[in-house]
This record gives sequence, structure tokens and C-alpha cells, in this order.
Amino acid sequence: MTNNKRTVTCGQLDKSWAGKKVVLNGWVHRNRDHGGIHFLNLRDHYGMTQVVIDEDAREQLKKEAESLKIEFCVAVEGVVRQRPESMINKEMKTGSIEVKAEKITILNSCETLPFMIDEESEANENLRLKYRYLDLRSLGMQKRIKLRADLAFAVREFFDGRGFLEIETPTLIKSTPEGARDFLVPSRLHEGKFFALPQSPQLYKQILMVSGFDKYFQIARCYRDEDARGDRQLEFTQIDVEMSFVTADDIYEMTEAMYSHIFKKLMNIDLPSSFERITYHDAMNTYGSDKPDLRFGLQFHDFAPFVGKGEFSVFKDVLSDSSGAVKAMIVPGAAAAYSRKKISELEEEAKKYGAKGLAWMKVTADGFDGGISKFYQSISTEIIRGLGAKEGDLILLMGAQWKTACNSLGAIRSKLGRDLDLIDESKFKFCWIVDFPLFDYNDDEQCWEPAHHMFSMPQDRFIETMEKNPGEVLGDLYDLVLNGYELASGSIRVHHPELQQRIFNIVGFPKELAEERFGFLLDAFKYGAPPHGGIASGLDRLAMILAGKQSIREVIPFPKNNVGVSPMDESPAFVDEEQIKDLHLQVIKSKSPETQETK
RNA sequence: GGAGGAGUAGCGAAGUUGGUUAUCGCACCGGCCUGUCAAGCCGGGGAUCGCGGGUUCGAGUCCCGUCUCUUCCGCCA
Repeated sequence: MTNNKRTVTCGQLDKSWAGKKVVLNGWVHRNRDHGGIHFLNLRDHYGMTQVVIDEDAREQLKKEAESLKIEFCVAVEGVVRQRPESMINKEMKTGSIEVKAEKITILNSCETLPFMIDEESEANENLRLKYRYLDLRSLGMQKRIKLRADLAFAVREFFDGRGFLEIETPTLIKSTPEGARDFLVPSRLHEGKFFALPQSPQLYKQILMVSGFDKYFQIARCYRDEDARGDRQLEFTQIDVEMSFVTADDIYEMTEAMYSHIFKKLMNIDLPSSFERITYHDAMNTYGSDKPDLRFGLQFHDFAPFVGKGEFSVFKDVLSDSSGAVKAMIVPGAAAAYSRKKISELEEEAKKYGAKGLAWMKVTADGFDGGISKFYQSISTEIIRGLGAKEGDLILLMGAQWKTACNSLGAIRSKLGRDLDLIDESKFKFCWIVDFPLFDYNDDEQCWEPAHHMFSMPQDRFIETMEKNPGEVLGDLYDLVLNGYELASGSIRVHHPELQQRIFNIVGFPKELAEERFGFLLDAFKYGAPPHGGIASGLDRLAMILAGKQSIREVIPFPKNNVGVSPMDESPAFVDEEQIKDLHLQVIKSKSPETQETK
């Protein structure tokens, strides 16, 4: 057995090894039997090496080589030799050499594979997840998981260099009313009581600031019991940071430096020394999103100045309400390519976000054509000049409540960015979204609610009078956006019990409930809590973007699928009656037992 | 919870207005082949066409129901 142990990996051999005897361990990636001569591609984590069984090999060796199938795990003993010039494979890192086999040992055989292990497997995702151990063998997954590990290392390196401490916080905590639904863990020792899994280490990191740790970070697992998407799932990893005695500017500087370090180290890309800052209002107003993709234009224009001069009564009605808005987007040169049918596809996209319709006009040599052009023909010159449109452009117009108009036109902007191929995939465009409103009005419940969470500080100028008009209060909170993804989010926190109480009052959060749920934090603030603030970045999303993927499942070794199931181990699963009893629980089945058992 | 799309061999796909024995590539099995690198050539096995019902002389194809997957909306401070 000992002489089967590898002396080199499949990724390290080159010409300098010619003539040396080596042992390789790895998997049979490809198997090309030419009768007289036989080639194997042997693969391990480090790369791929071609093994040759020559025509002059012993019969026994030839037989062994013939018996090998894809993904057999083998040991190959042989001699490295340089390939003749004409047989060098420039696509392969080890393409200048090959190993002439002298002995092949099958370490383990492999059944017929459920799918081929390729860099880009075409198998459907649930099958890949069921056989994740095979999927992870692919070169692509190997690279991405390594990228993720390198990323985590770069993060620790950065924070260590700046004097931050990585401090762990518990994962069995108290359920606190934050944004998402909690995962609950029943307590065996305390009947009827539950732990929750953290949605983030939020409260603990603030407590750590009260405790004087000054600069904290943690690569923390977080849990939210909500429906999954391409860029989010039940459990995810956050780069969590909190600092004492800081302002928002300190957080910006630190975060920009962290991303610069990461991008330089992993991608050899120099990021700008500071990132553009866009207010929430401007982001919504010009891009229709609080996470705009700045890799392409298609900014919105205000169409309101033209509404009064035209004849389109729908827009006049919209503007008669003070919260109404009419936004315009110029799509350069798209008039010819966008038929009624294609425009109605855009309209469908907008309707998902609450728009009632989508108006449009095409710019011609002498005015407008199609759509609602007859209502604005008389002032076409003024509009074209005002919006900076050109002949052949398509003008899309959206009239609705301001937020609906922005959101729905923003959805169209995103779709056009993809459809018209406006996005330069090699670019990384960061921006800060700042000046978020602290409170949102909930029309259904007729009350104010926190736009982010209840622990964010209002900006100074609003503090004194914030009860008068909560809707106008801007918070000291910020998001970091990269290429249309929300990458990080944070705020300067409230650290005075009185101010915290006023915020609870505005959002109608009962004092008793606050005491019960996070009284410990409010108590902590009574003992000389320092001003503090922080930010949390999504590590999975960052890894996904760096890997150029659309789904975080491509950078998580063992993810749940879209319906919150792990196809490999089939979790979640039923448990024994006994376990449920121990936890003082009873399962109330909403479906018939057969239905539950089969799925 | 809602809307769209999909389900055909281990995997990825084709299958026309309903018409013989359901096709192709990869994988698998057997054979040939001395330089391939996604090797090539010849042959073979493997499919209750998601499931249930209906229309029809005849259904992968049309109709109804149902299940699963998938993208999006809601949700995700």
C-alpha cells in the first residue's frame, strides 16, 4: 500500500521532472484507448495529468488500463517524460509532459455516474445537489470553493491588520422581532420555551461594543426562514463588523479598504479609493432601484414638466395626486427593434411591480410615432430636446405613484440591460446608497414601521422633531451595492435608551414587549454605552459575483435548494415520536399523512 | 399565497397537422484501432413518454385533473 501513496499531485509536473519516477493518486477523468496505445487523464484537486500506457507495456498493465472507467480512484506509478513538440497540449497546465505508466492500482471503482462531471455540468440542479460529492469534483466547483476559502482568508487578513478581533456569538439565541421569520429550536430542559437561530449577530455585536471591544468582526452564519432566491437561501454567511466611537464616514472608509484588499488579492483589480454615494431618493428616481446596476445607463427623466402641455389625460390624472410621478426612459436606437409585442413584454414586467400600464413613443425625423405620440406631437421638439432623445430612440413612459413608477420602470431597465446586452460583465461598479428613510408607512396596517431595523440612528437634524413627520426622517444607514446586488448593509446605532424608546413609540412597539424581547440590550445602554455602528456584507453574494455566477448555490458547498430542502441528505426530515415528546411538542398535520410521508 | 415555463433511457435533448417497432449525443456493455487530449469507427442493452382520467380505430402529441421541478412576484429590518 505504501508505494501507492502519491509523491506528486496531478497539477505540478512540468519539463523539469522529465526522467523522474513518480506516483500519482487521482480520479480517471477521461479514458482514451487506441488499441496499441492508451491515454488516461488523471485528475485531482490540483489539476490534470496525462498518463500513457505504451504499446510496449506488459500485457497485465494493458489489461488493467482497459478495465478502468471514468471516476475510478487510482494510483499510477510511472516515469515522467517530455512530450514531443507536436504533441504538447497548450490548453493543459501539465501539457508539456506525460507519465508513462509502469503500475496501475485501482484504489476504488465507480458505478455508472448519474451525470458527467464537467466544468459546467448540464444536469439539473436538484440532481447535482443530490450527488453533491460528485458535483463538487468538477473543476468549476473546486475553483469556486477555493475562491470562497481564499475570500474568507483575505477578510481575516484585512481585519487582523487593522486590529479587529474576531469574536464568536451564539447561534442559539432569543427570538427577537427583527425583519424575517426566525428558525426556532425547542428547548428540552425548559418546556414550552424556544431558542431561535440568529438572523444576524446584530444584538450581540452591539453588546460587544458596550463591553468595550471597540473593533469586532466575525464571519458569521445567519438563518432566515423565508423563501429562497438565486441570491439568497435559508442559511448564509455574513462578514459582520461593528466599531465604537465612529461615524458613518469611518465605516465607509473601512469597508472600501476591505473590498479593495479583497479585489486586489483575489482578482488583482484596483478599486477606486472611494465609492460613489447616491441617496436612496436619487437611486429610486434615476434608476428605479435601491440597488442599481451602474454598469449601464438608461437613467430616468422627469416627464412631469411636459404633462401639462400635452393632451394625455391619464398622466394628468396621475399628477393631480401630489404623490404621483411620470417618469421617462430613453432607450437609444431601440425604436426599430421594439415592436408592439416586445413593448408589451416590457409592460408585463412592469405590471409585476404594480404598474397599470406602460406608455411609449418612437422618435422619428419629424416628431413621434406610435403609442401615445398623438397626445404629444405638438410639443415633440420641446420634449426631444428636453430629454436629449434622438431619432430612432424609444421613449418609455410610466405614470403612477412615485414609488410604483420608479420600481416598475426600474424592473424594465433591468430587463433591457440584459436583453440589449448593455452590461459589461468584466466591470465591478460599487456604490453606496445613503440617506434611507428611517420609517415606512404601512398602508395596510395604517402605521409606521422601521424601514430597516429599529436600532438605526436617525440623522442628527431630524432627532429633535422626528415624531412630527416620521416619513421625512432620514437614517444614518447605508447599503453597499455592487452590479445590482445589495452586498452590504449597516448603520450607526442608537445607543441611548430614551431615543430608542421614542423610536419604539413611533413604530408602535409596546414598551413591555421591548422589555421582554431585548430588555438586555436596553439595559446595557444604561451603563455608559459608547456610540457605535457597523455593517454586514454577504459573503456568499460576494463570492458569487467574484465567480461570475448568478446563484449563491454555486459558491456554497452544501446548499439547500429553492424550496429549502437539501436533496443529498433529505433534510428537513421527520423525527422519532420520542424526540418530539422530549421537546414537549406535538405535530399538527395540515395535510393527510400519506401526502406527508411521500414527500 | 399568486403568475409564467418545464417534465420523453442514468444525464442532456429531438419528436411536424394525432398514424408502423419513440430518435440523437454523452454514459454503460462487447469488438476494432500506435499519439489522443470532449479521440475515432462498428455493434448492443437500457424508456410503463411525471401520475390519473377522458376524446379517438389509434395519444409522447388533443382535453380535464393532479404531482414535481423551475423563474419571478409576495416575503427577505
